[in-house]
Amino acid sequence: MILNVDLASEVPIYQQLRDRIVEAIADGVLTEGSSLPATRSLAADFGINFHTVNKAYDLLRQQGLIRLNRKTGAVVTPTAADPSFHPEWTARARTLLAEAVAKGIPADEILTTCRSVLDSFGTTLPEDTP
Amino acid sequence: MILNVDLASEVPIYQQLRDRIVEAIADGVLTEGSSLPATRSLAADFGINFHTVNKAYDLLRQQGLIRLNRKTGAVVTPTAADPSFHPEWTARARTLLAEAVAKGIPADEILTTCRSVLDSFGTTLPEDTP
DNA sequence: CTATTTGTTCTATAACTTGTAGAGCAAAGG
DNA sequence: CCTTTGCTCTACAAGTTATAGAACAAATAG
Repeated sequence: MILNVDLASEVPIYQQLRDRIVEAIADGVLTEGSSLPATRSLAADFGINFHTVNKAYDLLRQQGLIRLNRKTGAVVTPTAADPSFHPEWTARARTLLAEAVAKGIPADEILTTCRSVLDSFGTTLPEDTP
Repeated sequence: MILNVDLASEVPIYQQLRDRIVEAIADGVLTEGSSLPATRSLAADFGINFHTVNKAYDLLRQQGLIRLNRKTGAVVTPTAADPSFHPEWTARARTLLAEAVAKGIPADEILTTCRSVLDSFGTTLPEDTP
């Protein structure tokens, strides 16, 4: 699994890690039961501190996307219904969509972009999970 | 204009202000030429520091959504084409959409939500601009 | 012209966040 | 038993957030 993280970005590293892993799950690169690298080894790969990876994994756990076990490591969980997710997500989507509208992008073009992004998910074959 | 800002939120106040103003522009509550409140008076309304409002206005100016003039104050600018906006926005949309997909929301439901949010914009009549 | 309103810029400070660092504990598995 | 792994603790430097006050600069209103 290749995670595209920019150490020089203004976006916090732990946030980028979280985002890339969420996208990998949406993409189908990571599926239910897939193991994520151990915090220390992923940290070593990027040349960052393992506490930073820990923080990203902790966010994903809080969001219910992965489960963390000692020895077994981080594992992608089956998707569970979460009633509080939809309204909270919609509020964030509203802000993002408003930004595009305010910049003068036509609503149908915005929707088309969303559709093509959604279509791009799941087209990637899952990697072998060791 | 009523801006819903939560001082106790973990989201920075200047960010919330920016978000609410962007949404007001998308909504049509603020249109080209609309004046925003003066930094000091808006700060007084919320009981916050005027530097915080200043930061929000500065973000909006950087994004090309408002123009700041001495004496005249902050004014909503006509929307101008911005070639760097679309790809940058799409990247952020990708992360947000991935989150919904990873949480198991079906793609068509996500699109429907986006469509209804977009439809909700522009249905509000512009306020009088004094 | 003068006075006022408004954005702009400067310094300063306290609290919180980010990322690094190291030590050590705790449990699951081979 | 022992290794691997998550987890927790303390600590530190650098940056961000929000507050605070002072003063400058330009444009408008009277």
